[in-house]
Amino acid sequence: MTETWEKVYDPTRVEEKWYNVWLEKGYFQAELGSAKEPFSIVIPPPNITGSLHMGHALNNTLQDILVRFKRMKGYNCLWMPGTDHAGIATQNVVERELAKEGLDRHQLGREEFIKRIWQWREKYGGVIINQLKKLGSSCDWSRERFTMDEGLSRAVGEVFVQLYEEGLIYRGDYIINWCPRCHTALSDLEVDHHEIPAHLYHLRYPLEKGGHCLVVTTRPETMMGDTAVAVNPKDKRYKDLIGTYVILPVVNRRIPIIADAYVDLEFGSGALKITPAHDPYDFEIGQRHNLESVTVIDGEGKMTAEAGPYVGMDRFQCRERIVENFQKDGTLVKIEDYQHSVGHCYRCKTMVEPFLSKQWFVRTKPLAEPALKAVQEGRTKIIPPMWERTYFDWMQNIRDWCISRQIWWGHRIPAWYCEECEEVTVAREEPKKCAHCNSAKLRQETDVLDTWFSSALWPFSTMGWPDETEELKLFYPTSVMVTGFDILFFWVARMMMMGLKFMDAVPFHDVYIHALVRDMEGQKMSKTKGNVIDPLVMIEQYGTDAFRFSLAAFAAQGRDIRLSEERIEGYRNFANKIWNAARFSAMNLADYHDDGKGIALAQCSSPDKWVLARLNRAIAEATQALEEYRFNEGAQIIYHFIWHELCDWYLELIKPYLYHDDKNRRAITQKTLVYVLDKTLKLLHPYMPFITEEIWQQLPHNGESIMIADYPEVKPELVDDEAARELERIMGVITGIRNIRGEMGIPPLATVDVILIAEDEAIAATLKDHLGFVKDLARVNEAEIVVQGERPRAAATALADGVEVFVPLEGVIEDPQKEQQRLTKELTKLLADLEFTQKKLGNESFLQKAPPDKVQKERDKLQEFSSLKEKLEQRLAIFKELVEGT
RNA sequence: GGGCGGAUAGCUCAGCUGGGGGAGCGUCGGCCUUACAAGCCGAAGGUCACAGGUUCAAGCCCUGUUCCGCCCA
Repeated sequence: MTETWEKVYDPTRVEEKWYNVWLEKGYFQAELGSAKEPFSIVIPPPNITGSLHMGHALNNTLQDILVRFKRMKGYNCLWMPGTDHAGIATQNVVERELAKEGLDRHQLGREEFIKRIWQWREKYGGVIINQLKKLGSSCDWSRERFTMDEGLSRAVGEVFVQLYEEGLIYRGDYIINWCPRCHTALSDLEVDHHEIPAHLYHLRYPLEKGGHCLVVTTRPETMMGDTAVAVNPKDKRYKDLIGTYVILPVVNRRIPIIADAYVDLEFGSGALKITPAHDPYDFEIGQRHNLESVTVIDGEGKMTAEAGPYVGMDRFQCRERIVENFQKDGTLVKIEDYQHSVGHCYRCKTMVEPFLSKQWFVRTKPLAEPALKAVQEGRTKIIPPMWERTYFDWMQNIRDWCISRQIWWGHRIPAWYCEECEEVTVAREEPKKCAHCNSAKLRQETDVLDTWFSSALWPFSTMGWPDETEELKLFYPTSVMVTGFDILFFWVARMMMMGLKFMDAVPFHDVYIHALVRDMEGQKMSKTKGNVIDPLVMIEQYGTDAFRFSLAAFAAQGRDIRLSEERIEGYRNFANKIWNAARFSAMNLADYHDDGKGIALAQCSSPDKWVLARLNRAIAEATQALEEYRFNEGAQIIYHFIWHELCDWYLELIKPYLYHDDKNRRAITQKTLVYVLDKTLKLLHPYMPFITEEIWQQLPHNGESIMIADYPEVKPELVDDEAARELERIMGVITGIRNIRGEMGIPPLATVDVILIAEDEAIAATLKDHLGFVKDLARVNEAEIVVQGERPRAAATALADGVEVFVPLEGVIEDPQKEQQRLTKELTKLLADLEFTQKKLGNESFLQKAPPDKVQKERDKLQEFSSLKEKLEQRLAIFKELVEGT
């Protein structure tokens, strides 16, 4: 205790210090040979291009709270950290860098470009990891993984080959979502749909046999790729046209009019132009009717030669031009305003182009079934359960997963094409010759895998799979996955599928889905909106502990979080409050020495007994809250205990014992104080790791760090509820006097005299025993305690449990009217209560049907209220006289 | 179109299995009382969105309506 206690807690001073100590001591590391029960979490790997945002902060704070809690509870904890290579995002970042040098990746070539990305990763990829450390995350950094590491890449290859061999991966020509800017295919999940204002164009297609047919479209620029016009078979208007042909304008192609039930009779003209190469539904219709596919837009979003005169034009420019031209030649009949949902690339926001191309897919149905069953059977529990339904819906309607990406950064697909027989060879290692014709002329697939393909293996690939490692044996399945609902499908669902497929066990027992952090207007935070609150700024301004505590306090299940800086400031104040409570304690513990014996409750003072009872309740409730992932409740319970019980009452009550009572009393008080602080700090440690360690180290303690100390447990032998209730009676008296003082405007420094009339001898005795507290905390000079005595006339009144409190007016209160008002207010409240209870007890059905204990409770209340009412009315009568007398 | 969530104090939100609605911030009044003014003491403030229903009893359960948000198609 040589350190000085500043008046105001300074977080920056201690945070780095303790984090380094923890690291050096190896406290974060999981043990392999341990007999302790394992607890494991794999981190949702942040993307290497990322920097810490509120989502990460919340996600990792919650994980750290759980891990620290479990570690203190005696579990062998593994919190596996790492990062994700984020194919498209990372490639985009490095390409932008190249662009600044006037280069593009094609000039560098694939190998050089990938080298550049690795260099970039060396330099910047660790940024977010360091930010996680600033948050206090107790990950086992010695095991940090990266999705492109050799080990993880081996897992990716293994999974790919196995799935391919089982026919669960296939390659084929399908229409996929294409981002013309990122120049790659995207999975369905990687497309964000936004409603945008657009137009419906009514086009007149000439019929071969003469006349016209009206088709309606939002995308006239694709018309050169039309290979049919479809109508609903039930549509009487077009009955006769089915089987005839139209002559497509611009390119003068002869295309059939076909019947397909997909066509909506009500929509537009009821005739739909079919462009199989540029619309997913049209593609399906095309397959059903064996239609040709004509690609008119290329991978750059530019018109192909098939577009005739529009070749080379950008797709949007083409739309304008074609509309202009059609307006002139009369092909365009009408333009209507129309609102519809259009897909955009989730990485770069470019409008996605449905694009027909050869891609690799995972056949998901056989994988989804076990994943669905695992949750239905409760082998994996989703918390809060409302997300289960979303999970079920998605799993039941799952579509095949496009896993190939036309970029360079990522796991290159382990497939080789034979230059001679054109067949595909899929292998774990680069094959020397074609598996089909033995030719040595092989070239590897240039596409890479979707980043989420490797993320899906994260729970076991990080633990060394496909090797049978000690880690897997010990820590798989993991205990819980903590993540936001936005990646429930992207990631959680796929981990479930892959985990069950390759480990034959669910990847995690629990999935805790937390909220999204929004700004105060409820908007999702985004850089473009400029409404981001930077977690690092918050940490700098308010300290990591206050920030973490805020996130936990906000993390109510099933709700979004609207972060307010005022709240963070409030919890900064809370940290300071704790600091000062500790400071006060330290000032009074200079001569403390631990006698090694536990607390003997019989020797304890009533404040000691009271605080021990409250502490144990807090321990029970806070523990339960964390067990059930109710972080906000845990935070709330601890906050309330520390501020409003420990600080507001206990520390105030024990001051006399610490300042000027006998040595023995002082020693017992010190022991209780040390005990309570120790348990309280431990209870708080998972939420506020730094300040708790700092204080704990400066106060008397056993052990080398709070983070590896035992988590508090309820000690029934330290709970005396009877004693606690007695003290609460005294608190009621103190509050009553304070209330009179406050309402009567008695200056805080002025003392008052009081008369306390106890209901019986026992209460009178309690009052006598605790009179010192009343005098100190309510600023009382003289106190008279009587049993059932004469009530003074000119005095303000407060009613506590079994005690009537009187504060004589003379010299203190000038205006009896004030007291009359105060009593009237009290009486009004009481009368409402009384009426409510009377009504309830007057209800025959209530008496008959309600459980007896509830009825009894009401009867007790009626008694209490009636007696209070009587007392208040008597007082009021006196004041009426006094007021009228003046 | 299908699904999910929300509507509670001026603001932001708690409220677990139905038994007289809480917190933080803000507001008002009084205090630099030797741990803390990032503090202390006291107070005010709510037809729990609306309309029905179940129940002895509904913020909580059921039905419908309105508004807001999200996901999927």
